[in-house]
Amino acid sequence: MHLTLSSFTPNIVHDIYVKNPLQSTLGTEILRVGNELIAEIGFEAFTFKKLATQIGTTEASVYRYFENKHKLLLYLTSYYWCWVEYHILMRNNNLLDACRQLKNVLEIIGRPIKADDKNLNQEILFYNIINESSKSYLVKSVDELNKVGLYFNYKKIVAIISDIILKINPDFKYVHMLVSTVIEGIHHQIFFANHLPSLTDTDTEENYLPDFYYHLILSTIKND
Amino acid sequence: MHLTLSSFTPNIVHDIYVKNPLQSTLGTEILRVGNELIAEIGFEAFTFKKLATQIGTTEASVYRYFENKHKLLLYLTSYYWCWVEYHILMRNNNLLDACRQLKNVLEIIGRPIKADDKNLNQEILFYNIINESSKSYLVKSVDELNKVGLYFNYKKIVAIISDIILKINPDFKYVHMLVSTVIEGIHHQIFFANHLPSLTDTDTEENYLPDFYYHLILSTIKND
DNA sequence: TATTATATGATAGTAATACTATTATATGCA
DNA sequence: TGCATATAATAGTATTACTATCATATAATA
Repeated sequence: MHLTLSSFTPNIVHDIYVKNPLQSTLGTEILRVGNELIAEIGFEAFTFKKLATQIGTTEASVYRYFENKHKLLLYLTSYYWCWVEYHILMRNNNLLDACRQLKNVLEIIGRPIKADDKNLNQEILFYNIINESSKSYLVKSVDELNKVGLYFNYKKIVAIISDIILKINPDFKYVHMLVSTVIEGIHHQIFFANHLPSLTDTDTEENYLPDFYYHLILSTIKND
Repeated sequence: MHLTLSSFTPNIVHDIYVKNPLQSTLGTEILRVGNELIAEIGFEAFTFKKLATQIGTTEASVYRYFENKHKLLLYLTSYYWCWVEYHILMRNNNLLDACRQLKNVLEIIGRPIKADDKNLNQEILFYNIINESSKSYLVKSVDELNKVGLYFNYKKIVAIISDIILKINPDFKYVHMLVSTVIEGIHHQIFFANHLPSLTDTDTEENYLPDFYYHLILSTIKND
């Protein structure tokens, strides 16, 4: 299902950027080419110098949008979680069955966002989420960044999914733990399937990942 | 329970290091101080220059042991997984009950290795595993490194735990997926509890993490 | 229309990083 | 005694991760 997206604007906290990249041509180029270049050479080898050269601008200009490459990564991951949230709301709107809602969520998280986004290539963004997004919080500055709300979009997704699960079993005590385990799990399994296959069980079925985690969640929250 | 450790020697594949750090005083200093310094300033800010200065040696000498800091991180994580393997074998030796074996494993993974290791401070090593170990595989070179066996020790742990679970239910199809989800899950939850508490459910019970994942595994593999 | 604010470009510079190379010295073993 | 090996001392290079300054172009505003 494709959506018309004129309505989508990501809700990203200001402290992530110096200057809003979505309000200028150069800004959107930084996002678009940044996304591609990180995917191509990896976050460690990625530099603002290389990015500037590819865009045809200068390093100094890139620094006017983002303090450093880590903040750009944070922006990209936040942008991704905004899309996830948007899709969850779209697909679960008017749905009463919480189990169906949960299934939808797992499918959304398990593959690239299906949308014609004018700013970012969503296939590439998903690739970066799998490969690089953990690095957005596995840093010494995590507490400082968290204090000013830079992980807001991720935390919101965990809250939304937790609420769905609590509709299935309101008494389950460890929802947040379960949800963050599953989100990280899905993304990690995709990485393992591609690179360290003995850590997973690749399967020909299209939907095996969402199905596996759906089963895992339902079994875990069941009272017995 | 403390063990006498004269018997422990890590089984780490040669390609991780240039020169075996356990065969010289400088080598063990690199491991010991490297472990501490990574924990102190974080892997991104950590450099061989700083490490050399703290040890009182030169950058060039550190490079004789490890090609780069990423290989040192890989060494430290492999060292950790060797200890985990050793402890699993010790504690599960002569145990027939697979459920009891599984519980032991989850407890071992959920806290620092309890051992007087003469080379590395295990509390600090565990801290680094939580905060940095994902970075040992989330790199562009993962396939290349995997080809020469640099993830051997991690993969072996997943295989060992998978075998235990298969003793409980030999028909379960997704053991490796479940096991790597749980291992990553436990370590991530510790990180979240410390830094992003809304992504987890901290609890006063001492053993809530291993208990939660024990329940999760048992529920998931149950036939119904 | 003139004024001014804002965005970008062009250029330069600096301290630190991630190495490599060379030469000298010390220690251990045959 | 000679030889191999390990480390120290020193130097050097390209790249990274920024910061600063000044010029120019464009847009908004008075």
